[in-house]
Amino acid sequence: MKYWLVKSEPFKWSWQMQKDMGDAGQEWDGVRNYQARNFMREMALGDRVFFYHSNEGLEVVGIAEVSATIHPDSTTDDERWECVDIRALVDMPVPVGLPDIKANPKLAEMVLVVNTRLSVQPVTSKEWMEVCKMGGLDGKTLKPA
DNA sequence: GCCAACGTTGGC
DNA sequence: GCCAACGTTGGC
Repeated sequence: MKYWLVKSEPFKWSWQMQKDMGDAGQEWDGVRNYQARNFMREMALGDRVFFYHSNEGLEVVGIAEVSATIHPDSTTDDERWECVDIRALVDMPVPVGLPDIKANPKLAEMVLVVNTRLSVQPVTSKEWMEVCKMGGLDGKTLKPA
């Protein structure tokens, strides 16, 4: 299983809206960046995804999983743009803020820190476990730790 | 609201 | 194929 992080501006698409979609999940559409799209092409069913609020909040607020692999983005006719579906799994008991992530030496190499403008990005398993721990979750079981 | 970083576009 | 101009993202 691989780990990822996706960003969304909460006033456009929030974690609450994502949760409201339930198990049906939701297309992660609107990505118009090749690097981000290429990462989505690598995603497999059941891969875990941090849901991060950008611009406002600046924190990891929950965990989702990939519920459909790569397919055309329904919001455009341009066949270059594809996306996956994700569905909400659990809230972060304690949202993990960007300042906390930056302050943690173990997370100094996170793409979130190193390449601020990439909206879909890989997360290493070590980073995954660490961020979950900071948020009060066991990174494997996703149960409160 | 500003601005740095970075990706894309288009002229040559 | 280079690079200047421009647009967008996202932290502050």
